[in-house]
Amino acid sequence: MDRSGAPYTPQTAAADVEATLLILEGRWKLLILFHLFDGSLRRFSDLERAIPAVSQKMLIQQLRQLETDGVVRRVVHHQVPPKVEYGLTDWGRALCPALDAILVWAAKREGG
Amino acid sequence: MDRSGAPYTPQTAAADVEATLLILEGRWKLLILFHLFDGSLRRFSDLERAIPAVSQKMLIQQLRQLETDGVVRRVVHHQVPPKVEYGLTDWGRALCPALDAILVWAAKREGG
DNA sequence: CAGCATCCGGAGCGATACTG
DNA sequence: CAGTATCGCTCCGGATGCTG
Repeated sequence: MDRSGAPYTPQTAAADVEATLLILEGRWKLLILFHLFDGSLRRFSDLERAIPAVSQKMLIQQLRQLETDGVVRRVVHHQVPPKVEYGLTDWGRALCPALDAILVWAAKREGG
Repeated sequence: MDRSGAPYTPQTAAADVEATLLILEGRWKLLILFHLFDGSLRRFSDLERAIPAVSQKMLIQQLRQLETDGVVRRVVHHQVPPKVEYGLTDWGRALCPALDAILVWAAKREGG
């Protein structure tokens, strides 16, 4: 996103937010991010088990998009059987406060 | 969500998060919430203009769902021509820290 | 102005089978 | 284990027109 020296207006701000939301958008992305929240590396099959409702196809698709968008990194261990782990990038880790805030909000549902 | 005295386990936590994310899920919901972020009341046509890419149908649908889920409140002014305003509920306002955190994150994209 | 009803094309997604 | 490929259907969501 080349904003080189352009003035910061509510319009550009809105466009940025919109672009950013596109990254988070997707039926499973936030859920996936919550499982990587603690900074740990998780295997593909781990995530599959952690989110039973997601299909293999969707899981890999959403992971790929998150990877392309620079939120998630993919660590391939060249061995048999194959082992691939997923974790947050530095920028992805910067999302933690936001995820945490959502967590706090979720907790307020029952508590009132 | 009836969690009356049930033990708080990672599983129930995950379920809660999942349920909460369902509320935020939807192509336009977060965007709508950002426009109500400052606590102001916005008319239907205001939101339409603020989010040009959303169709009338989608806008009303997402607003209804947010209303049903208790995040947004609908204020009807009985007059002609009709006037309906939308704003955050108390619980919706509790989302602000999370929205703010996302805003901060979005700002980090260009800054590096 | 605010919102509902209807039509309809295409994206999204699950299920299944197959590969390295 | 970690994917890819293909099929088939659901339903999302845009366009249009109508109502109070």
